Amino acid sequence: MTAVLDSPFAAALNRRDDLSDEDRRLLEMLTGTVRLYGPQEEIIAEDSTAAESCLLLEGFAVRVHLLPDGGRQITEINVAGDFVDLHGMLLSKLDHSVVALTRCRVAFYGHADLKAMLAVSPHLTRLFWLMTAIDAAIQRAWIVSMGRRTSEGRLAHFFCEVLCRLEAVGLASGSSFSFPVRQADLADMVGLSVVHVNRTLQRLRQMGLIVWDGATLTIPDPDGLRAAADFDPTYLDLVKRPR
Amino acid sequence: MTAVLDSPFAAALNRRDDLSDEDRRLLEMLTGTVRLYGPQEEIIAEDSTAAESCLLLEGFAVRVHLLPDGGRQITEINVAGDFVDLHGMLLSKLDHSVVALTRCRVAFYGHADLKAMLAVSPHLTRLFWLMTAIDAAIQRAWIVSMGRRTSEGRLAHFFCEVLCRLEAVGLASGSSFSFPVRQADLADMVGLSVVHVNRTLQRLRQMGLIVWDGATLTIPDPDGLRAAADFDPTYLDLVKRPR
DNA sequence: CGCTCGTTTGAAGCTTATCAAAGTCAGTGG
DNA sequence: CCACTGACTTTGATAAGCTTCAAACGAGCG
Repeated sequence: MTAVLDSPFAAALNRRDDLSDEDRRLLEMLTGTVRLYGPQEEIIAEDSTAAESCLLLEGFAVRVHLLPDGGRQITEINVAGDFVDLHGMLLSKLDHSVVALTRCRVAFYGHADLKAMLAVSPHLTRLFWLMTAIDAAIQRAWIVSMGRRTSEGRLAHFFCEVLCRLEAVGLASGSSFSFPVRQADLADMVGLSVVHVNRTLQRLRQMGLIVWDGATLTIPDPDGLRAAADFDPTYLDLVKRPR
Repeated sequence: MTAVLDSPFAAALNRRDDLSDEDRRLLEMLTGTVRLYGPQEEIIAEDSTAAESCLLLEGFAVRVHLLPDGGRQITEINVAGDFVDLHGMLLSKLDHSVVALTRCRVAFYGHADLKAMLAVSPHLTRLFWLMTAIDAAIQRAWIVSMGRRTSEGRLAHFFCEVLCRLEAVGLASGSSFSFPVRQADLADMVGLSVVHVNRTLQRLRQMGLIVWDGATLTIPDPDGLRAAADFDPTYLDLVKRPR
């Protein structure tokens, strides 16, 4: 009923390595609970020590860090197929909250169940670990963007990343995908003010690099955008090989 | 001879969870090679697909990302006890290089050996995985700094982080530690220009928050610096408990 | 001593933030 | 059908923060 194997997460794993019959059997036995969330709804509270981790089945969610002055920084965006807080199984306490950016469908799995499953499968363990390592690589790419890229570069790189991650789980149609997100949220992802994001988006539109009405994002010329963004998808490790 | 068990890495593990006799036995059997590096020397090349991962025994090293315009962004600093590129065991290709910031002593371990060791110990696996999860948490903290903190805040937070990480492996004497690093390197870590870092450092000195001659960094008033930095060490997960 | 590397200082200019207001659009109720 | 509302985008003006270029300064070294 919760069907990890049918989820885009299984697609993400399978994109990087073949799953053995034993792997599939173990994943099939894992059962969880599905919940729904609306935009801006909190999925996981900061400082939580929950006994379960959640897998995003549909929608976009973000990791949010609040600052004392009321500021907000988003440290990662999660797309369908992301095991959002898998690291919550290892860490004592989460240093951030997770918030739904759009309507989200989310499956929860108990840490005890996950640990039991992984304890008998070094291979699945490496694959799950790999997914958290890719998350870290994504975060490094964000650091590079925030530290050394122009506002255009940051947004362009971000859009390339999202497109690429959606393609990896088969959720982009052509170079276009559903992206019903506020500019204020974008601003908190790239570390700029809303006003500046607005102006930068206008420039990207003018250059013909993106088409976005606030609901669907289309990238007319992916190569052009990649060039403008200095985007190299290597860090997403989209290579199928034994691990 | 390479003695993982005597390294600050073992201290880092032990800081988070007790090591069983079996854990210790396994770690003891792991053998590697030690190499030395001077400042600015490359420890791991970008795009490398090395068959070994390295553990920093002494010194500071950084992950570096080069940009087409000649820019440079550092995405993480490693202190003694960090298993610098443990994630290299999982990823196909590293998206960054690792460079010695100071004189460094480094131990290398084969991926095959590491995998073999971890395959028989779910507990050690979780601990190694945990260390990469903490790395990711550190990166998130950097994203927050770069996105939403002032130049003072960024540097102050950075110094708090380094102090805290060194304390965690018992390498800070009081609130002071050896830190022979160039301002240009600092600039590439916090995403500012050298000139601006210079002026910001002067302000931090003026405020009595740091004392730094380029070789040894002293923090006269750790609480004051933490307050200025909005620093909360929770993300470093310095809690000892069964994992 | 002269050279190199790194820090410090100065000035000009660009990028980005902030504050404030106007414009757009979907939904709601009269 | 039209005013009204609330959420979001767009525009404008101004100020602050940061970068860049250029030069001076200081310490370590052959």
